[in-house]
Amino acid sequence: MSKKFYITTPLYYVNASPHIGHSYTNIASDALARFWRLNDSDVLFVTGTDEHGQKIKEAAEKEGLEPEVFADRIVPRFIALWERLNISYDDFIRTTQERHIKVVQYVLEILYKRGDLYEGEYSGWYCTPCETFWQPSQIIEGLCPDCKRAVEHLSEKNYFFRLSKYQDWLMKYIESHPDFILPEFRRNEIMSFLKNPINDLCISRPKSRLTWGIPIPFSESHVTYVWFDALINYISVAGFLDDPDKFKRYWPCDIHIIGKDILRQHAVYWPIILHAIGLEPPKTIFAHGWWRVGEEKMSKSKGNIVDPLQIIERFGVDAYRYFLLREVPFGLDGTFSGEALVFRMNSDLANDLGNLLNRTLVMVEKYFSGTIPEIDSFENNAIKENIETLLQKLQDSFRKIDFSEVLSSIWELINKANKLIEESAPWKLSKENRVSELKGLIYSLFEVLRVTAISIYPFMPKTAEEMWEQLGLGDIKNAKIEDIKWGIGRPGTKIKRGRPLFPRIES
RNA sequence: CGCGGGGUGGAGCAGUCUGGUAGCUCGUUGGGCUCAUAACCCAAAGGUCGUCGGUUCAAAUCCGACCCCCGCUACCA
Repeated sequence: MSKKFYITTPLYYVNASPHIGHSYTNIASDALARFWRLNDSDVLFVTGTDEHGQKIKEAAEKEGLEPEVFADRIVPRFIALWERLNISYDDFIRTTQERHIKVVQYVLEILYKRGDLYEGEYSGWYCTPCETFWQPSQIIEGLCPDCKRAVEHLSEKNYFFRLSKYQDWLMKYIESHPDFILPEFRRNEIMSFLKNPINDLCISRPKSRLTWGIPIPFSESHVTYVWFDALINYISVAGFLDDPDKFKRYWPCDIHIIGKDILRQHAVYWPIILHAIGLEPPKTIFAHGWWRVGEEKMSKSKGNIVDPLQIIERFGVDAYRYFLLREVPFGLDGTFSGEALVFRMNSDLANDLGNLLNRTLVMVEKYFSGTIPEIDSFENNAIKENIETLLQKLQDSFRKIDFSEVLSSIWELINKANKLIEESAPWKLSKENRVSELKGLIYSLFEVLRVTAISIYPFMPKTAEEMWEQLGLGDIKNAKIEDIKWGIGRPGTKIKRGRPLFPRIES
């Protein structure tokens, strides 16, 4: 079989329902996964949930539930959203699954035996009611910044992972692997963080404070710190212990797609853990930006959380997927608003793309009774050239993980086609009975729409399918990336015009 | 305080490394067309490129100072 491509999303913490940010990460990952499948790669695309730790315990207690039961209630909401959004994941991992727990414990034992874990004292300012440690700088006059009660200086025995031992190795690794952390400015941030000595990572929590976690195999009285637990999912789901052949095939991971808020865990802790147990780091960690709502950061206290389900209900799945990946260069922050979405939907999807399909199919019916004509001369060379260079452009942009650039290239072609209709004036050609020119135009438009359907498939799978059907091409599953090329479309194809792809939304 | 990114027509951005007519998308205004989801196409108006100073025949682009915005700064997923 062909080349493999292993892609992951973060494991989402199940202390609350999914929001626009979660959906963004998974939609982006899905577009990449679909693109590489189209390229005939053997793709492993994984998402899942992170279910241990303090916050989950608290959230469960609020509802009067055991953490397990609480997680079992939240997880289906994530799964339902992924189904709704057409996220084509191959596996879904939960950190409470046996296949994961045993890997975490195995890794802990290796590190312990190697001497990379040691017992130490963790001390700091602790607020008992909030069950939280605070930094000295966060404390306001000896009071907890959260509940305003007195904090106490606490010292407890914990296990630490010798991060510091591997700091030099990591810096050299990052320096010699320019694509390891993307975008580049995030890489610089991590490098500047690493210029100072880093502390060892506390990877345990005493059971006296927290029992909802993976037990540490060599200590009766500790569970594993959630981040240490969660990161390891990326190898457990790839079969690290269960299926060595599978693991050998897919590791190292090709790309971890994450939000900028969890960059350090992925770009510092994770590669060091892997290196310490003798595994290669992932090839790329890509940290994307955040969506603001209006001028504000999305937050529960402001009550401006955007629920993806509501948006989809109103505008459709594909318009939502398109908007998120088109509106903002991947990596930067963006602003979400219903108005901006409607705007993009009307102009790009309804006016440019949907209308191009519709007007073309109407012409095929009107001038050639629904059958794509034979072409007898290649007069529309401009379009032909555009189609010939498209595939290369798409591949280059996808390799850079630049979704908005991919979409720009596709829309360049769509706009060219709309222009071509205007210049050729088919209504005139028809009246003057210039059949040869008319055939050339219609065939060219057919080719544009055919390659467009394949190209937008990673972003808008349902729309691509529907276009494909309306073009009379059957099942888009049979399409290949190499079909993004002039001349593959067969004259004689019977088109099946259907409803417009995207209705205009009038405000 | 430190390190990093940024301030370009109404909005959002490119251009700055490799000085030399300031470009793109949207919006606005005018026109064209009728195959189409009042969609599509063409044209025009609109910017002293954060401020001050310097280098140069020439600076958005190089140098210096300053103002403003944003990000990072360790056990919270």
